[in-house]
Amino acid sequence: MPITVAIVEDDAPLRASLSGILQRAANCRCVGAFASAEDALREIPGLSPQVVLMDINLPGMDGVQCVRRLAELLSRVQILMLTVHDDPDSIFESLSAGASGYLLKPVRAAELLAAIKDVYAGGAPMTSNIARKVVQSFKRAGSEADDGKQLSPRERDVLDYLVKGYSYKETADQMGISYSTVHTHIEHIYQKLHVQSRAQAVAKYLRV
Amino acid sequence: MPITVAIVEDDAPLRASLSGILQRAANCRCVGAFASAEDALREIPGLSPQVVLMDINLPGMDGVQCVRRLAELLSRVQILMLTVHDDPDSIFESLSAGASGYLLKPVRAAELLAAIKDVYAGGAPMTSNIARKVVQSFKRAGSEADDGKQLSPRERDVLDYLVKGYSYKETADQMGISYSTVHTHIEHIYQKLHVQSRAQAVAKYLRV
DNA sequence: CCAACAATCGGCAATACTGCTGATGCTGCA
DNA sequence: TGCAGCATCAGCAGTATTGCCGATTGTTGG
Repeated sequence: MPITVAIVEDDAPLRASLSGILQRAANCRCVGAFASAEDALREIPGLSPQVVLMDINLPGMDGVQCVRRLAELLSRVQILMLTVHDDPDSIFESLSAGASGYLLKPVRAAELLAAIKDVYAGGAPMTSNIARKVVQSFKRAGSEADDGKQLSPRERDVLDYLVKGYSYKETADQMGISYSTVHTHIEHIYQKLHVQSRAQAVAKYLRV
Repeated sequence: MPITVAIVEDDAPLRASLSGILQRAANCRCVGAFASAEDALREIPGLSPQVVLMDINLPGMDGVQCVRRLAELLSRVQILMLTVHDDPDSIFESLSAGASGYLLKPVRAAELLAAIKDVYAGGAPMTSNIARKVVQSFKRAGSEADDGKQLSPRERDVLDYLVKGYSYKETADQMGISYSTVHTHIEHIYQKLHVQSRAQAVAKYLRV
């Protein structure tokens, strides 16, 4: 059974081209192609395609908002962004809105069809460069900046265990040091972070 | 010029096997293989490889912390996780710590070599399933706390105070209820979140 | 060499927390 | 009406934490 696909793309030649690619493919069927987010939101719920190809630059409502709405209306739909924007913000917002894949135009026919199959199968197709940007956004999210810097390496290790919910004893076992040493490190951590309990330290470390 | 690679993997047969794969490849050179994070941290800075293959399950310090240290010491190193853990927490922590790729064991030789080339070239190699989990973590970041949903409104209030670092007594005073009631609420929170301490509860609440 | 710091270890007392046993009153729902 | 869940309260025993007093061993920089 072919995968049903809908297209949201305002550029008419490109829309036709994408539609053509899908129609020439054996395992895909294009069930609709729309030039605006408004048209897409009105028609797509009735078509309930399995995959939607979405542009970001659209007249009126943009593609990211359209993704957000579609994801609410159709919980099972897989959305594949197809756009020229490769900035981290566009990528981040699209994925947060509910898209599962992200391709850059221009895209080769074979690549597009492979990505449709992949996203339908539960993957998250994207190019190497996009994937790296996604991964880098994690580093920003996980970095602790100033507060962590003033701690010694060993103190940061101990704090890592506290954050994971380990007790003094468990931390001592994991690190191969004595309970007393863990105790001392934690005292110093509290002094440096100006806190009085594990919960406060964890909260401070995981960003307020 | 071949890509220089170091391996951190406690299982000796696997370590040898990985090393063998690298040695048979024309464009890679294995410059070191270590059985523990501690060994790796001591030796790798002197070797300054371009890529590190890192296991998560290690005796003593785990692979995630090792990644964090290595990323601090060698800013240009590309780290590729090679592990059996495909849970979102392991993936998230690894990428936050500074890894750029994530492969699951067992891995085919060709796949490993392609991933090394990819990560060195600035990509973020990972399997389809891993990529989807990464993308899904964005969706969670955008929406709010599924884990919090199962808590009653009053329990969420209490948890909010715990997250701010308040003690039982302080929370009771702030909420205008007794210490005992706070105690009871917290017991229920622990049961629902499957944790055994404030630190774990705070970590779970903040990280989801 | 000295000072400062990191990392290691120990004891003790005062709290704080956790897990367990209760209990009451209220709501909403079948 | 009865049951389930929420919110409130209390006591007790055991464990964990925190704060403060020590200490030794290295390393690093001036």
